[in-house]
Amino acid sequence: MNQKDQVCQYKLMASRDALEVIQGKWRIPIIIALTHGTKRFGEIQRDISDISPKMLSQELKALEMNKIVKRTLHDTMPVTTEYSLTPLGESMTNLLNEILNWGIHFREEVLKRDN
Amino acid sequence: MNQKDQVCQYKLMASRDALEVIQGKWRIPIIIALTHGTKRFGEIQRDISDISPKMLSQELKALEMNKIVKRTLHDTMPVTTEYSLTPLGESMTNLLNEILNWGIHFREEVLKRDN
DNA sequence: GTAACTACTTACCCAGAGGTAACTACTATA
DNA sequence: TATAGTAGTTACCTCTGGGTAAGTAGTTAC
Repeated sequence: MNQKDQVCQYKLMASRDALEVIQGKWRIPIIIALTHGTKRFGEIQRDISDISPKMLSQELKALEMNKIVKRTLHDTMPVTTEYSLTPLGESMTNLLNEILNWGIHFREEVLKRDN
Repeated sequence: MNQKDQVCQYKLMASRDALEVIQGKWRIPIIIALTHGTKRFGEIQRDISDISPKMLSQELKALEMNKIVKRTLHDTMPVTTEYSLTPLGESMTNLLNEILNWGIHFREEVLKRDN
């Protein structure tokens, strides 16, 4: 295996680590919603209008386990729950921006072609 | 809907466009393999050692349809096929780099925590 | 008392993502 | 003649991501 191949293997490994965390239909949208500040369950659900409570609950738990999202219970009446990004979650800012930029670029390219 | 919400909705839309293209276990790895230059079917399969020919064939077709990858047939004996990135595929460089950077960062954070 | 809002959980179902194995068709080499 | 390498295709199976619908438990407002 030459050096170029080794670099490629290293990159493939790193991409798998990242993909494991961001894989799925809802995780990136949830993280994006939380970059706009701390939010409650219902607020995220309203932002991402077509997510079901089941999926939101499930994906928030997974993100919490990966230390991307922090869940805070407030001892108010009634009890409220707040979700926010951890420092690790906030470290995804550049990644999220590139996803957005490329998404916009891709849409423009597709429209150009179709007209 | 206030301005902050509108920005959030726009971002969510853009992320969905991008996610539709990069979703799945194999697409990002395939694109990464091709950033190291034009490759043949068997070469990609050797780089990504645990992909089956079925999945590689299927995902290459999808990427070709989205104009991320170009397929070139060479009229040699025997016939060889080469895959390379299109300009649109090459425009993913920044996105791929951020995925890699964050993947490395994430792995470091996880290791820190586990020790 | 009843409706509505908070934040979920549980049960059930299905399409499709992905895996495995075998097969095709052609060429080159021993 | 047979084995190996080129580039896939096809059939079949399994598992799980995600959807739907309904239920839970507490509080507040009418």
